[in-house]
Amino acid sequence: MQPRATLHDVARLAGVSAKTVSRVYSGSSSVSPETRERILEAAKRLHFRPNTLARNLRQGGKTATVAFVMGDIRNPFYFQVAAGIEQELTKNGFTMLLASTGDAPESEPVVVDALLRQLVRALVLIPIAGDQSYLEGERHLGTPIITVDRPANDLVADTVVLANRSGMAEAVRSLTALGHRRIGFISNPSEMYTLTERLAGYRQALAEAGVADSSSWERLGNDRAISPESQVRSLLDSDDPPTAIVTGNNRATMGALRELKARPEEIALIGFDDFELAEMLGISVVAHDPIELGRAAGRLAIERIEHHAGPTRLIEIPTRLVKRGSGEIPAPGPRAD
Amino acid sequence: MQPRATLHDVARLAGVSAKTVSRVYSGSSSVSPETRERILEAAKRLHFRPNTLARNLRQGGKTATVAFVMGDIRNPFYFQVAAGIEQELTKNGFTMLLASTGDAPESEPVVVDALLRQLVRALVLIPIAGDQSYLEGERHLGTPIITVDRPANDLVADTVVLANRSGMAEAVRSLTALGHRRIGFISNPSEMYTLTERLAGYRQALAEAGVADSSSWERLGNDRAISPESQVRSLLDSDDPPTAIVTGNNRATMGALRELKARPEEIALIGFDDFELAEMLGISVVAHDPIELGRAAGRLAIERIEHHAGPTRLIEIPTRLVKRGSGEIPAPGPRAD
DNA sequence: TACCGAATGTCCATCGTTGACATGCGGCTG
DNA sequence: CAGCCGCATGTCAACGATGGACATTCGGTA
Repeated sequence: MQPRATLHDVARLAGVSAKTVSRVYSGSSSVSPETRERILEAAKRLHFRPNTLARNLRQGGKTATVAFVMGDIRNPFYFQVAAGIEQELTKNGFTMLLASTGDAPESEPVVVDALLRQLVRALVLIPIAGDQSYLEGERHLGTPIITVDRPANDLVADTVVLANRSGMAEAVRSLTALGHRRIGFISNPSEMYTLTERLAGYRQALAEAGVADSSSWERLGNDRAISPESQVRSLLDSDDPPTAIVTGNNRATMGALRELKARPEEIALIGFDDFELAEMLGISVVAHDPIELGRAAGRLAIERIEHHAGPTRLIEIPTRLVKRGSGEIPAPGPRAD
Repeated sequence: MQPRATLHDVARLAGVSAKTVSRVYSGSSSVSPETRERILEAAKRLHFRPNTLARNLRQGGKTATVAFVMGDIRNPFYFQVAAGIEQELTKNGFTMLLASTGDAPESEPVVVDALLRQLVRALVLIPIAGDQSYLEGERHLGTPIITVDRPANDLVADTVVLANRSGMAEAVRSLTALGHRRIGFISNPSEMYTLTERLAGYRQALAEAGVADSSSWERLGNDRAISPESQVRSLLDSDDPPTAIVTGNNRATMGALRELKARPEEIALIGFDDFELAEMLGISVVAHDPIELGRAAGRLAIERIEHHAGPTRLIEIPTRLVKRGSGEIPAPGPRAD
């Protein structure tokens, strides 16, 4: 197994000095076309590839990699986000270092530290630990830090999130416009921030329609042992059952679907998060584009790498209410104004 | 903006030589407890983080990263694979560099080259270019190369694939056991290798049941302009319509579902690839575990990094026929033996 | 003729870390 | 007490590429 070819090997074979080879690869000053040709020829023969480690080291740790740290790696949402980030990075000549915390808050600093040792040029993070203040030092060293899907805690950082609140409010408003007042909110145990935002949007829209207290229709799924199905069941079997339901996320929608399918009632349903068969099944949803969320984060990272300046930014990715039928069932009976 | 602290800064503050600090971090030889304590104290105060670039350079390019190159980044299948790879890598102290070719064959060598310059310790690749012989040189330098989902062309490399052929054969056999003989095969334009394998499994199982020529029931989707829906339509509207259909991949299943839903005929259906709502909809499928596919690739990469030796390996990840109803509809009328 | 710019070379330093080797010192053995 | 051992630590060069400062050669031009 022969060792990897270096600049010097190429120089020797091409009969030039190492400096000239370096000039060809870094494009710093001019090299005559014939020499360049000869060098590239030699490089090809030796399978030469410039050593990025050495170059980056020499240039003071200016790598072309950006780290993305996400939670549970099996969550398709995060991967969509990753896809968006990767698209933007690649387009700009950066590559992505990917790591996951496995949804264990205590592993976040460890994983992040390992990546920062590689001198990534920016850090994109889906915060999972309760506190990101450990990144304060790195931020002072000039590494852009961008959180996605939710803001960081105890750290000043750019943030890209979905329009959770307004998206949910829009959905609920479309239901109140059809006469619904008793609207259930079902959620899975899920991320605090997005849940509270969506819940706030729900309450706000209900308040606008004159419903001040919705607590008896809220099923927030704080207990992991309770399935969304059973929450829908308890809601519909209660004394004052809702005529419509909104769900706080994908899995809650799936649960609600399963339960509603097994029941005679005609309940309006709008889910948060789109899914592949929603169209075929006629399910109305608050759709959003996770890839775009990632793209926005990627663009922001690159912008920050190129011009550090500027105040912290919060970007909201808009959602879209997609009406497919399930959310357009009017409230039964006389309008309960 | 102060510069990053180095070993020397820590050494100066702790009143020792840089080498001693290095020893603390690399754990190579012993340092007295008091000295170690003093050094860690100084390091913490300076927010010191060892520079991986320098370390790896010094150690002859032995990084702890593995590259994964995939095709279309929006394909959820690939991300599941990526998740599996990442799991195994992280467990073993490696991190993953992720890049996509955007399904453009000509960009594969470019993307791969960029990653190899970073001196990755292994390359996991979903081949998309027609020819991977350009990796021959790198292979000789000792970099393990592992292809996933399909074998490389013109390159000796370890490979991890699904049991496409036997999985499809099992599905078709379950249909022939129910009396079906006229079984349609629908595919989307998709990757050559997996398609031909699945098709071979289909033909083989039909042959076992005495059907020698199935070509009139095959719709291979070579033309991107033709939707799976219309293929199902043309199949069912033909002179000799099938009584059952198998699909070659997820998107073909979706198309078939849409079309079958709109028709009166009761056609048995088994899809290749599982999907979220398949259970609710009662769709039988040939299921497989993309995460496991990734894990196997990750494990193989690590094994190769640790002990290079050994002949090339081909690993097949088993599939599982999941019966949910749609594939258990018996053939109508008298058995058409 | 003298000067100019382009193309290339020489030489050395540098990025941050570590391997090879050296040093100093206290303790144990014969 | 000489001689040796091993621990804790230090010195120096090297990993591969590049930047700076400068020298050299050569053909062209004022």
